[in-house]
Amino acid sequence: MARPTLAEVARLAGVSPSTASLTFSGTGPVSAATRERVLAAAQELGFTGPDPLARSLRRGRSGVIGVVAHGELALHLRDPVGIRTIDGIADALDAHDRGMLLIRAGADPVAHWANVAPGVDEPVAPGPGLAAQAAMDAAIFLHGPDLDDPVVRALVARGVPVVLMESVAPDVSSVVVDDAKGLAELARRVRRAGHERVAFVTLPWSWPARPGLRDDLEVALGAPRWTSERMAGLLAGGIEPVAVYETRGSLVEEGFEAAKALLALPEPPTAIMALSDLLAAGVVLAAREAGLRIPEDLSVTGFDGVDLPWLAPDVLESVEQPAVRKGQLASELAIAMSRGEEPRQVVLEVTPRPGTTLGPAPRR
Amino acid sequence: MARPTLAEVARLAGVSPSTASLTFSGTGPVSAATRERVLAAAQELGFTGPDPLARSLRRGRSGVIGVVAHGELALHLRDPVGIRTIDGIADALDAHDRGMLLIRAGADPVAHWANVAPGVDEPVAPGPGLAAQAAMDAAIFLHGPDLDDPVVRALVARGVPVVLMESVAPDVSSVVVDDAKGLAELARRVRRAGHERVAFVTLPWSWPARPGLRDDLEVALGAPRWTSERMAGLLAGGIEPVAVYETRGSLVEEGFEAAKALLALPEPPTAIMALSDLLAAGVVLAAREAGLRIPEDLSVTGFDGVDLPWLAPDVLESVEQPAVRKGQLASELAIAMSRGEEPRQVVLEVTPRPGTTLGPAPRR
DNA sequence: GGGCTCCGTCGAATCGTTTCGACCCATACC
DNA sequence: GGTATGGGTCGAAACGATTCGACGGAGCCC
Repeated sequence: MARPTLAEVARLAGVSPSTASLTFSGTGPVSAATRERVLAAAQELGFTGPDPLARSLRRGRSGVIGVVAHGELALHLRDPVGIRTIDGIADALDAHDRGMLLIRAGADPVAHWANVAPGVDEPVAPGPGLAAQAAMDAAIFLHGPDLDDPVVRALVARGVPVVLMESVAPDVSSVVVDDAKGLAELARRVRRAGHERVAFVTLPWSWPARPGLRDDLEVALGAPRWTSERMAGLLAGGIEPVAVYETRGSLVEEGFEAAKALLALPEPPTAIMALSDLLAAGVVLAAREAGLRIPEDLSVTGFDGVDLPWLAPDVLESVEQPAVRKGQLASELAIAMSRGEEPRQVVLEVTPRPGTTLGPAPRR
Repeated sequence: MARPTLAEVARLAGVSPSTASLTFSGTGPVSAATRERVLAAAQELGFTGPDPLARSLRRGRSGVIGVVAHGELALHLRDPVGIRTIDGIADALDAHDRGMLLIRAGADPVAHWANVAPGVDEPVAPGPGLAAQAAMDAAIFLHGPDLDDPVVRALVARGVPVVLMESVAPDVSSVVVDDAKGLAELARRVRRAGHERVAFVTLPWSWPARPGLRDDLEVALGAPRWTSERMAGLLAGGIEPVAVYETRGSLVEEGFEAAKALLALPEPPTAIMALSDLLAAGVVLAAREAGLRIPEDLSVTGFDGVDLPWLAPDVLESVEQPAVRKGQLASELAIAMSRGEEPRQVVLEVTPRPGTTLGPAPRR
């Protein structure tokens, strides 16, 4: 048997559909007696509330906010920072009774960036797919695409308000973290500790990533924001790296490999600054394996400020990224825009997270 | 200016709304010339496709599958097995062009279980909240609630088909993993290696969890499925534990603490079997810290089969849980039910995952 | 040339609510 | 007693599409 409708309930209760509707939506005045009768009728018919689909159509909004993850959803979910961001998004959406529609878009942001880079002229251009189909009142992009991104474009064309993270553009809201500032500060701390031979372990800056020692720093500075910004911050902090290692991504194993390569240099660095905590953790593990004491023989810094209990007894010297706050803010911006408010840009600050892995430079 | 509607497009193209609709939905025959004209009109008006809300209402389905996480979403996302399950769900949903609506339900499954346990008679009963409001064609529950769960009940009442994981009930689909069988097999391997003093490190079995050594095993066997099943498996494998440590949850730190306690016993075990890989990893770290060689001095086993690169050079002797497959299956069951198919129950098998942490029992 | 088939197009009904203005009646006030 | 006031209820018009049966016309076969 079919689900009963509001109209049937109204009929059984002997009221008009309008009144029945008012009873359920809570808007408008309904006498207690009437409400009673309507609810009783609903109970009898097994009516559990107005059909969300019909309500959405009439109201013109679905109560759902899209959250778009480029590339592998897995990547975002495995990244501790990504998880905390999603937590934050979920928190704020919950608080406003909004649903969270998780969407995987085909394009990998790095791949996309590679496409617009000189020398590559055949964009992959995966179809916007679900993103263009599903009903949503606004969309949050988890990581850094710009207005050129096909999915972003599709949504904008549909008139769906968009919130970008780590990327700014006209007519959309965005929330970015001032990575550069935080890393500049961290770099200054490292310099103050007397380190002169400092190496970087970076996130990928080319596509496909070419893991290994690199010496074309200027390319990195043209890389996607999340790499170039952080690199620029380090340089702004006054550090001239003696070596730079590009990794495939923010993974412990990658940090491990990077450190092995860096420590095998003829003149190994006394400090290694990694662009993420996971990478830094890999560096620490590699250093331990090489029998180095931290921070007496080697200092290591990270970025993100995530909890890595399994790295005990070491705690990474790092920079705390306000990931949860970032997610909450994104949600709030999205909801605001879905109500017709104007787009806004918000910049968040990072804070130092002192650890045990930074010490004075060893005397050679 | 308002978004154009299909009707306006039709008018501009000089066709009826029905024809315009056919053009976009791809159903039914439309001549090439007509299609052309409609698309041109759409282009001109900036019409990007039929309104999803209206389409959903008419069609009677939203194209969205709800994925319900009890308790902290964070918990599921931080658990490597949970992530892989979600990956699997997303894979299959994508393949069928279904959206994934992530929902946090208030009730913690452990809390809920505690509520129905004897001695507690005041259920927390958090409102079904969003779960009862949002439009979805079916719902997947990530972890083990039964039909008594208020959220499950709300959805069933609404007529939304439900898929349960690690829990079976009439009239709903479910996919469960035969944990017990896998652990029994693992236990047999441990016995064959000659271990006679074996300790267990378990997931929580009470609420609130009382971390520490416990000796009331019979209570654990009445615990929620994901604890009791696994425990029962171990016992079925023929192991009589010399000690049992209950933890607060599947976390590295908890395994670490557990191992410290177990290794401090007057007669420490020669093998520790943990009910999850993360717990087992904590055990390994603690053993290392205590200067024990693995597996020469202590054997350790886990459960789940997740990748823990940072545990290198050790690889846990474990049992591989088909987490991704489980997720895919759940999606497929959900989609099938949303099409009106009957509920089904599926049982998945685990497979052994050999590692480096199980060796012959040391001769005392 | 007539009848039959099939393709392409159209009208009209429908999906289940919400919302807006109108309306009625009782109470309050002068 | 008559007129404002206002709470409670109702009718009817959207919201924007899909779908089903009907219909006209062109091609085909005998």
